[in-house]
Amino acid sequence: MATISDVATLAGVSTATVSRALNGKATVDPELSARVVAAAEELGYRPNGPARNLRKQETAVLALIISDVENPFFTAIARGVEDVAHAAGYSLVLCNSDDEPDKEREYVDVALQERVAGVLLSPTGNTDTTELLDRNTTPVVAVDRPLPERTSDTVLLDNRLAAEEATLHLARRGYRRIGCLPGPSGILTADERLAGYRDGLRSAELPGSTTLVRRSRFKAEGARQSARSLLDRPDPPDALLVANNVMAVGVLQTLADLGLRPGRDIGVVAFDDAPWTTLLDPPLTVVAQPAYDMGAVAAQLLLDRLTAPGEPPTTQTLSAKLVVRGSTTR
Amino acid sequence: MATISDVATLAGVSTATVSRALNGKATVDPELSARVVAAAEELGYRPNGPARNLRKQETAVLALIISDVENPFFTAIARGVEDVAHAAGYSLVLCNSDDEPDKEREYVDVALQERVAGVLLSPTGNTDTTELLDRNTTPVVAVDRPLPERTSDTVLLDNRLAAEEATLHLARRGYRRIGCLPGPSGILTADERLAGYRDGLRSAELPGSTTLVRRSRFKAEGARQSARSLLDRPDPPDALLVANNVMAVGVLQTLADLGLRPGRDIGVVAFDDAPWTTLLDPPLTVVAQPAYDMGAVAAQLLLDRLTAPGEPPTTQTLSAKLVVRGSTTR
DNA sequence: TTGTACGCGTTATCAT
DNA sequence: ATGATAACGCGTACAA
Repeated sequence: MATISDVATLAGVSTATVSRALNGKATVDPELSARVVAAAEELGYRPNGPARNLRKQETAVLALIISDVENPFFTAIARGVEDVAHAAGYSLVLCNSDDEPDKEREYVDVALQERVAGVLLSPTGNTDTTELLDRNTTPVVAVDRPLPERTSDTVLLDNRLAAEEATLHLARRGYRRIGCLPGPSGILTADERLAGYRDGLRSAELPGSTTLVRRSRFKAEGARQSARSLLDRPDPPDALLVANNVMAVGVLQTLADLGLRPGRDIGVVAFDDAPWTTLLDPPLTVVAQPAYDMGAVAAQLLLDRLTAPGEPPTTQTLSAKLVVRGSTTR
Repeated sequence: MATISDVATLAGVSTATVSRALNGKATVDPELSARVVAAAEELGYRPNGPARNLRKQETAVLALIISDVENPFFTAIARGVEDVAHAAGYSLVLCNSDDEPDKEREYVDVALQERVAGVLLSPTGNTDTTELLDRNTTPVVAVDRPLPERTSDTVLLDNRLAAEEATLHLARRGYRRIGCLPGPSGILTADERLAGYRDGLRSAELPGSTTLVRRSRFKAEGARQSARSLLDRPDPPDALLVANNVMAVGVLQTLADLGLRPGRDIGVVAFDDAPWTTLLDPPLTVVAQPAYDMGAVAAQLLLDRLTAPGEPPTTQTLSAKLVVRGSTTR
């Protein structure tokens, strides 16, 4: 592949002039500049990124490490991040940690080694990752969940309040035995949603009971098992609060298998307003998270940090919106 | 951030020894090696990627440029690619071209500049991209669609056959006026699906008619408009073949708006077996693409190319599977 | 086995 | 305005 000195030779100038011409630096003689551009074009010259990054000690690349590329919530975040990053001249690379602490650590490691300008992360809770980040000065923004044992710029959702609202909504609709599938313990969004669920039960003066809670991974399969185990009880729940849209798929499949119709037979609220939720009969009541905005805000926070490294970290908490549909109407 | 010479100084050895010890090269005195490792750990040393890549003239990073991160089909491809890449010691970075030729070109440019080991791409059809790739030796694998005007390793699906089968299925189920929403013209998958649809009509001895075809982007909104425009006709179709799952959402919403029940009132087949398609009532008949496998095969093709650069490019064509469900049962 | 020294391709500094 | 050259951090050929 052609290098800068190939271009220089062809254009009959020095490498310094090529660099200046191609980067629009200083004042370069228009004629020379034209020669350089022509030569670069002819050779298909493309600056060597590693060399440039090495020399400049910086890159225009941001890394976003999300826990599930197949979850529309996270891909919507990615869109938000990308739009903002792109507008500011940064490229975004996406990595999928699959909610596995090891993979997360690995990708953070790669990002750090490649000296990306900044990292956006929806942490699994791996303290190794935190430690890794602590030892470096690369700016980090946590999205959706905070970093464990570390302050950083953070974009969160008020999960607790959202879960409480959803639970209260179910109670107001007359459901009395409300179950909850909050997701895995140890992940803050899951724990918060569980706490909010309990708040809601308390406010509604409904009896809380751990027998109505089943924890699992944020996957369809886990949710299927949890739902099945709840509904097979002698005293099954008459409503379910489900922690995300991937789990919702599992739950709804289980309900269908059991011949239970959402709304009439069992109230259902799930987090995330996926496009398909309106297609169901009845359509699904959801807690809509402003995923795109969360991504956009996170990216902006990171960009701000890059230009003003001194400032103290901030946490922005966005609000969800309950979208009431048929699955909570008897 | 600590450099290799910082480590060398702390361990009381030369940088060469540090390099050798950390990379497990040659034979290094165990005691020295231990000192090096300890020093590296103490300093939180992390090799400088750009410097290493510059020196080695290679990276262990693959780039996957897909046209829609919010489409489960492409994210499933990404999973397939990632699993294979990861197992071979490569990291994967994901870029979202949003089916915009300019963005695609830009990301290819970035990937080339960063000297990634290889590129996987679901091309928009941008010939600028092809030209860019042609001028470089970086291995490329096209996924889902071929590169325009260029041979390369390619992983395709037999879209034409799949569309024909789907159309024939509709015909056998008694639908007579079958419409088609194949996606944008100029994108091969769309054109092939349209061709297969016409094949199917011919085989079934049904009259083909361009008035039953509406082209749009691979988006829900485009599909909504297309569906509406078809169904508002005095002689509307009694069945629809829809080119992907994102468009299917738009179509199904439109049917619901019009009070049309899939299966009974109008047959519906869509490409892509998204998780939610079984939740509908009636569940959706789909053309299931082996997306994960397509990604895995593509990654393997790329890895093979990296180890054996000389070989002629190959094209692998996988087959789709028609999954019959209620939306094609009257 | 270990250390010295060079070069990867680029940008920035310093003369000219 | 332009050119020569040093330096970024690393790996490796060569010398010891």
